[in-house]
Amino acid sequence: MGRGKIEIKRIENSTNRQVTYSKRRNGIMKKAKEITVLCDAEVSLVVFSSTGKMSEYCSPSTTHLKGEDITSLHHKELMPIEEALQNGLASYIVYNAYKKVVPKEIVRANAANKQTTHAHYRHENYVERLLEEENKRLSYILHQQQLEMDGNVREMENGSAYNHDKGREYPSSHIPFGFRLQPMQPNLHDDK
Amino acid sequence: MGRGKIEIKRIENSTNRQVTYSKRRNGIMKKAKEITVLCDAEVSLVVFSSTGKMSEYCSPSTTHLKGEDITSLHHKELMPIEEALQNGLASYIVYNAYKKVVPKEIVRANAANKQTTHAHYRHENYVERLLEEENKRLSYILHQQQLEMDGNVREMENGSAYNHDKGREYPSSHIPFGFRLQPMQPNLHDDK
DNA sequence: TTCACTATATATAAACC
DNA sequence: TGGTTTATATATAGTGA
Repeated sequence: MGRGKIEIKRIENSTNRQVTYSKRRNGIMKKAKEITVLCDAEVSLVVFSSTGKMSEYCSPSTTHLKGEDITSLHHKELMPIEEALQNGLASYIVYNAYKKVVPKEIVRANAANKQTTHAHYRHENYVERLLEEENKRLSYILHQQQLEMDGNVREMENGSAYNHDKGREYPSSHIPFGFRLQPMQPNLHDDK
Repeated sequence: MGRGKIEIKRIENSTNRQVTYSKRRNGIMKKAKEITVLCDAEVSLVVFSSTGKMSEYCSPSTTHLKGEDITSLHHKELMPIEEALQNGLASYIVYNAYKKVVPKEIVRANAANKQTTHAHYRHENYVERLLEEENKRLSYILHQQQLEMDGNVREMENGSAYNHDKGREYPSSHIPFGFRLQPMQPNLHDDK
């Protein structure tokens, strides 16, 4: 599309690459805006230059959410989000967040020549993991407390109030039903 | 770019709009791939037609994550993600997920003619809300347990084992330091 | 929807500032 | 990097199948 034809392969000259990037980024952004307007489409476009600079375009929303909080949506409308979050879509999306926020220098310093397709599928569990960590933390506190509680009870029974024995397992049968831990999988549906 | 020049405004003829959408979607996808290759850039592109059909392009990852789990990243590299998650970027991203997963018919049925820019900023707290709910649930269990524990202790002290008084506040000074609840904000940094 | 066919509008490579 | 300019390569509107 210019004075000469170019092959679609990495532009080795770094200056040229940057210049071309700039021009084409503007071009693609313009196209994104145009298709949005012409075709009543919705577009989300995020581009990173090889130096790590981000540009993005997100088409204006055309939903009924104007002036409202998402929390005012009917449950029916939120379910797909929640299901998606539970089914790992969130992690794909967090991967995109990752691309947005991790300074490119760090990533590229490690990139060398490794080229990978679909590496992001590896990240599928990331959100779940983060939530799991938080759950673990709370669970730990709960567990400690259960030990403490059990300790107190036994101490009371034994008449010795301060001989805490935190090392042993707490038999699950001793935990009142209401206090049992939920499975580790975060349950985003509950307690609405 | 064709036989005639067109204004950049919504194409009213529905068939034309669809045809133009198809062509331009292909065009923009091609451009996305080209800039990826030519300029060593990273691109994430999601497009919805006005009928709700989604197309997307995501450039192959060129990071060191090949064959590795994101959990193997150094903490230094994960921090920006975690900060972003805490700072509400996640919710912007969940908004994009929302656009991906909510059946367009539902959204459009409600859309009427309301046009909104930046409605998605309203969604900023959605992820935080979900996490908060989960925390609340766990916190509730903790609280109940603290009551139970306190009850047991007092019951032991009083010699009456089954007179649970769950209604009153648990004085925070009674809670051993290690068992105090963390603030409601999910702490995604801890316990790595 | 998708395919093909052009004529034309646009994007952009190369060049220089 | 960001603006020019200009020649050329591409994208695509309009049309028909």
